[in-house]
Amino acid sequence: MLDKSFDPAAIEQRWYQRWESAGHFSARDGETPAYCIQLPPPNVTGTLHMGHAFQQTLMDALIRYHRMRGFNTNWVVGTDHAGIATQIVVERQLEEEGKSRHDLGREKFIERVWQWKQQSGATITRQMRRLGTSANWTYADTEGQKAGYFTMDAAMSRAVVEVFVRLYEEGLIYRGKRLVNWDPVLGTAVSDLEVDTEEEDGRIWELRYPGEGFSMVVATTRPETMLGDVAVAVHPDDDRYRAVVGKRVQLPLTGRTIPVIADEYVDPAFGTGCVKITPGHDFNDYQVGRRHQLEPISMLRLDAHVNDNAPQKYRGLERFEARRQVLADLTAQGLLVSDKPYKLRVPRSGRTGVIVEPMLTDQWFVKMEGLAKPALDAAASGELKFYPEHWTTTYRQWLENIQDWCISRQLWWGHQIPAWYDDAGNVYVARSEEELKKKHPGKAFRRDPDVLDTWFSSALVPFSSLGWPQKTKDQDVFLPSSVLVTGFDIIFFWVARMVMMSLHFTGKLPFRDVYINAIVRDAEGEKMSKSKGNTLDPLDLIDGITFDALAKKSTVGLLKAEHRQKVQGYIKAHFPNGIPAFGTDALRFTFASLASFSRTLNFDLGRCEGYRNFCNKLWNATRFVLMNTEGKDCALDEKAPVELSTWDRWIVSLLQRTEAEVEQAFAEYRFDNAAAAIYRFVWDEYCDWYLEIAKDQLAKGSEAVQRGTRRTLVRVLETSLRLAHPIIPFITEELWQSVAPLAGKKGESIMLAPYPKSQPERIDTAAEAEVETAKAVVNATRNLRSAMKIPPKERITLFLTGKPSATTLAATISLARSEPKLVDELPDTGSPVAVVGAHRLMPHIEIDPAKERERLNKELSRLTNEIGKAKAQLGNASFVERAPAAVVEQMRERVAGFEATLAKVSAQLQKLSQ
RNA sequence: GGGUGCUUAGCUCAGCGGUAGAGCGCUGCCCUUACAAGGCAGAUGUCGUAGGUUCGACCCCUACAGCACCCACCA
Repeated sequence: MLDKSFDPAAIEQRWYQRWESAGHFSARDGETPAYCIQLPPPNVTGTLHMGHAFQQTLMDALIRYHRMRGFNTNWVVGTDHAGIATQIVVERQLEEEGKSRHDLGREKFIERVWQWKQQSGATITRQMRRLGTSANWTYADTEGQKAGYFTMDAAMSRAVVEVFVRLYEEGLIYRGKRLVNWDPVLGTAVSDLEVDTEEEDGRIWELRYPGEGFSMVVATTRPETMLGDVAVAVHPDDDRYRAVVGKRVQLPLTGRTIPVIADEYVDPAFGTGCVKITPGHDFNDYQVGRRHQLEPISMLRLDAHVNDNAPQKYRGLERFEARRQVLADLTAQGLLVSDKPYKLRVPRSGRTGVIVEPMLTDQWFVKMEGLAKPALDAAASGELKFYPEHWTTTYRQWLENIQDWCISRQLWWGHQIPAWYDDAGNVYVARSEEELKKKHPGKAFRRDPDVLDTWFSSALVPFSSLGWPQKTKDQDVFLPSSVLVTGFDIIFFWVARMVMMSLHFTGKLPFRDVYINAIVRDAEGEKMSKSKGNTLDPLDLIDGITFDALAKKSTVGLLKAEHRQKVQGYIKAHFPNGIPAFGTDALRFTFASLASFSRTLNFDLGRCEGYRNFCNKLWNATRFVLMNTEGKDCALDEKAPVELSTWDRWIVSLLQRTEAEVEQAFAEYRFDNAAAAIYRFVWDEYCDWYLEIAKDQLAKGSEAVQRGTRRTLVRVLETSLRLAHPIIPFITEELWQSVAPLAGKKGESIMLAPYPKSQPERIDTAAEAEVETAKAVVNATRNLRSAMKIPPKERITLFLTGKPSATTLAATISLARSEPKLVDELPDTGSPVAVVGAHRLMPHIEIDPAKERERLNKELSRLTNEIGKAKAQLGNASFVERAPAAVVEQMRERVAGFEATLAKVSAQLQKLSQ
């Protein structure tokens, strides 16, 4: 006997362990078609947030769905070493001990990071298991931790080196001194994508550079960089400055003179039309400098302090300190023309938030243009498909304007670049130092200290996880994978680069479909952020959390008192009683229900509660079915006589329709539609109607009818459980274990049972129509009862015209608590009347004629209104002429139906008035 | 500057060239042995604005407004 209400905590852990230890998550060799998903590998240092939970719910639903449909499913998972992010975490730990990574040295530091990785890496995979993810944990699991691959393990690293070497040999990787975005705090280059430019309030200054008999006024938001100026530029067509182009001006504070040059880049309408040119610290100026063969001057050290290229006075000053000094000195010399507030775009490092400095440094780059072309073609030809489709535009536009990718990072944690230098500074790229020494015996080499951008190894995951560069059978079977489920924020970082790398090295796409999932926001549509306190931990939704614990947890690590206060306020307002335990299934169903093609997903606790209730409904429906079928004859013996009522055939018919809806929804990645179809079928039809009528059939039916009812009860329920399993795996498994045997199904686990397939031949339109009428009569009766304030328990006599079917009668008796009396004409009393198709019904009850007239008049005016609208359309000659015949016919039937009802209603009204 | 998405019930969102929908919330009545995490009944909308196409527009087209996001080198 099941408990009265379902308790997720009691079942979830148990089932997950059984599934995993039984090996149900592994791929199955065989003839079946393959279905493969590559998990976006989470960072080792991270914890599961709502975005992960959402994504993984969708992936797991897809995997379970296809596994049940007989596909050879392989959900390849792993974790990412997340270079910068992880290094920062460990550096912060050291900081607390009063140390820096330099105190440890590179080797010891990396050891320390590995230690940290071992202990924290398991966190996210443990959380994933709580979500029920049926991932192939032991696949590509070189470390034996049942956590899939790790992007820095030996197998994955081999692929990274191989790709680097091959790209180098093909001339697609080069090293060079370029202006790159530099994070002065981390002391590393970062890629364009890792820089966020935000509009901020700043100032703009105008500086005067004196020349012989003239002077130039330039505008700048970064006056300190004037120490690195190499020219002043004007537009070639600007008449104001035509005469001075080619002359030189004094660069204040430096004792240098710089030329006035003409370049199209300058907008003569902006400011004075003169631009200072600082090729060492500005990307535009860098281009201008190249065009005019002007040598860039770096005036900052890598830590963003002024270097020795500047006058003595400024050396060693931090960049903003230098700014103040420069401005003060210019003011003193009368060369500061103006100083105004100004909105400017400030480039900040995505990791540290510090202002990024364009810095001239030696870096490694990948030439992207040639790689991008095939990636563009794949999307254009439709071989690679985005869902929702509009993301193709984003993908395409980025690839069309792609820049070379700076892949070197001046960090310690990551794949060290497989490049060496000899004493003369020549570069050698090789698979290993041994290989290099064999080729060049006796030579001494020094390895390049830089590591690769994390995304370099991520880009290879679709094939490196399958064993590349070795030839493996899995690459034939699982590449391309079926679908990538990921967020739009990494279309450039990851999706596009995987496509390019896969096509280049394997000739295959990494995946056929890309499903871009919505971004999870809070219920009001606000971005989730720690400082607002509106983040949710998926595990808190699953296990529940008290107000106190939540408040404490949300403020830990918040340094500012104002933030703490804000967070406390938010939690008090939104979670005054903490969060109840909804369980994994409810959370998953919520995610699925909210997964439409919209760009954001506003996570609403109310919805989650509603779907928890749905789980409870399913639980209790099963409880009811078991109570009525266990130990009883459910017609497992096919020879026993079985009689199926219209209601029985109807629910089976609807089940076929639901199965078809769900199949289509999965095919279109419309998880919301799949969830809604299941919800409606289980709750609105099976529970609200079929179970209720089944009670009647079990109480009053013949032996054959009872047997048919029990058979229908268990079979439809058993099928519904399988239908819902991909979304709510735990509760369906738990219930299925009891229900399946009654339905004659055997199997170790529901997750291995076949997925329900719609059988169109079992759609019974006649039964559906008959039940529609029965429902309408019941609804109308209930409506009258309620309007007339008849106590719910009171049985009433109900006069019915139009020879109702047995289906209708049974429903009226049991679901509307009525004793139908079949008549040709309703008796001549003042009782209220409702009209349903061919039937008129009238509860036998004394009423207030005035109130009843009011009710009938309301109905009359509604009908008149509808008839008016419909007739107006039919009166339109061009409608009748040009609209499809079926539509016109439908409209005529509509009018006829309304008019018949109207006639009956007004007759009744007339009677009342006598 | 270029691009994308959104605007439908109090809230969060589906939707479709032919009768405006769901969940939550709200109102009323019910603890009826599957389920009060429930049952039954009910109220609520100039479908952002203005044009156009069409027999017919919430839906298609154009413009505009508001909101959100992405990309981009204006000092």
